[in-house]
Amino acid sequence: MKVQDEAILHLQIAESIIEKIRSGEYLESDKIPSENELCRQFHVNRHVVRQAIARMTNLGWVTPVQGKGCYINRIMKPVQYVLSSQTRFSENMSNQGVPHKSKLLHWETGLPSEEECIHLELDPSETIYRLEILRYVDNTPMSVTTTVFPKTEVPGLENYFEGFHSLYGLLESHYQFRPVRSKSIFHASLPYLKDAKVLNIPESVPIVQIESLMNHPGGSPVEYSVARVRSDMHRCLIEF
Amino acid sequence: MKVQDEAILHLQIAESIIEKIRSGEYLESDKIPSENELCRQFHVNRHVVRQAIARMTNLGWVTPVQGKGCYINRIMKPVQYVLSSQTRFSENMSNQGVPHKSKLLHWETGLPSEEECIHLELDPSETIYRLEILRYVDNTPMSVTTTVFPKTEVPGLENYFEGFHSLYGLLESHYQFRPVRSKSIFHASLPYLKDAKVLNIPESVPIVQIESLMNHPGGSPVEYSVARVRSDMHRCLIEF
DNA sequence: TAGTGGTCTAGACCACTAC
DNA sequence: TAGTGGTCTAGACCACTAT
Repeated sequence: MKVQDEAILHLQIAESIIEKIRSGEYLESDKIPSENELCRQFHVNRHVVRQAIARMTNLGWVTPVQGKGCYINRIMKPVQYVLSSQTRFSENMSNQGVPHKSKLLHWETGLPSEEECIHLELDPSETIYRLEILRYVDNTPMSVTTTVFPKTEVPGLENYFEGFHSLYGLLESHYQFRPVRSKSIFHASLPYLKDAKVLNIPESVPIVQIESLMNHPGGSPVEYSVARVRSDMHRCLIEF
Repeated sequence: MKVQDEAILHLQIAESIIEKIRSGEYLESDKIPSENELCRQFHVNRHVVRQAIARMTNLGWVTPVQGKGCYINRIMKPVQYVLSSQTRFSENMSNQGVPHKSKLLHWETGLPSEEECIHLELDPSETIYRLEILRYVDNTPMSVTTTVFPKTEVPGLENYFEGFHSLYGLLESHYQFRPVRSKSIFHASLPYLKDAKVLNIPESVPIVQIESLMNHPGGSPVEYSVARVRSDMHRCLIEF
C-alpha cells in the first residue's frame, strides 16, 4: 500500500478494504481476511488493523464475530420510514413489503417521570404503563422503544400481552382507538450500552432517537414514546 | 475503582470520569487529568485510558487537544430545529436567540449528478450551481451543506457571493423568491473524513444527514440540498 | 488443538503547546 | 525543555469456534 503523508494508517486500510468490498473482490456475506492475515498483508501491527476494522464496523460494512471471523454485511437499503400523523411501524413496513415483527421485552406499571408528566399532561401521582418493545426487520433487531400510557387510558393492558405482536393492533382491537402523532423530535447519538446490547450493535454505531407524542384523534395526549433506532437500517422521510 | 465482572475496563473508566463531570468534581470548561495521570489513578495502561477518552469524546463530553490536554465540553443544550415547509436556518436560530453565521466554503458550476437530476427534474446537460456552506452556531461549526440550484433559476449567482452571510436572504433580495420545503429525509451516520475535518469533530462522532427538496411556492423544484449536522448540537422537531 | 476476535500491558516516536 | 495528546509496534492472555 502506498503510504501517503498526512494520512492515517488505519483509515487508509479501512478505505482499502471497503474498496475491495465495493468492487466485489471480497464477496458480500463472506468474511474479510483474519486480523493476523491483514497484519501480514499491510505490514502493520494488529492494533492498527483492529482500528481499521472498528471504523468499518461503525460504518456498517462488517460485523466481527469472536472465534469465527469478520463478516461482510449484506448491503441493505435502509428502511424508509414515512413520518406523518398517521404513521405506525407495522403499516410502514408492510407498505414496503419488509418482513417485520415486534417483541415485548418488558412491561411495568409505576409513576411517570418528570419528562413523561409534561408530555402527557399528567399528575405525578397517576399510574402509568411503561413498555419496552423490540422491533425486528428481516429478523434483525432494528429498534427499541420505551412507550408510556396513562393507566386510565388502557386499563388492564397486561391482559392482552399474551402473543403480543403489534402495539397498535392491540390498542385498536381492545380499546378502539388509533393514536395520532402530534409531534416528533429527532436526535442522533451513540447508544447506551444497554440498548447497544439489545440491538446487537457495538456501542459506537450511531442510533437515531425518535421521541414522539401521540394523541387521541380528538386531541388529548395518550402515548409518549422514545425509540432508539439503528441508524444504518433506517431513514426517515417527511413530506410537506 | 471497583472492578466488576463482565464489565470492560475502558467503559468503566469512561463512566467514572463522566460521573465526575456530572457531579461537578471536574469543572465544566476545565480539563480532565492528563492521560498519564489517569493511567496512574486507575492503574491501567495508557491504551485503556485512551479508549475511555475516545468513548467520552464520541459521546460529546470532552475534546482532546494535542499538546494541551483534554477539555471538558461546555454542556450545551442542542439547538432545536423546527422543521416545517417554511423553515430556514437563520430564522430558526434567531427565534431561539442563538448567535449564528454562515460561510460559503466553495462554489462551482457544472453538471448535475444523477441524484440531483431526479430530485430537481433536470436534464443531465443543464448547468447547475453547487454551493458548500458551513454554518456556525455560537462560533462553533454546526453543519456543512451542499446545495444545488439549476443555473436558470439563479443566473449570475456568483455576483452576490461577496459578503455572503445568508443564502435565503440572498435569494430573497436578488431573485425575489422564497423556496419552500417539500420533503426532507433524515439519516444518522458517521461523517466522511472531509466533513469531520471541516466540522472539527473526530470521525466517530455521529452526524445527521438531512436531505431536502425545496420548491417554488408555486410547486416546481428549485433547490436540492444535503446537510451534514453535528448530532450533539442538534435536534429536530416536527409538528403535525 | 489451532485459529479467531476481545482486552490489556509496555514502550517507542512524533507533533504540538507551554515555559 | 517538559508535558500533552496522536500514532504505531510487540506481545500477552482470554473467550469462543471449528475440527
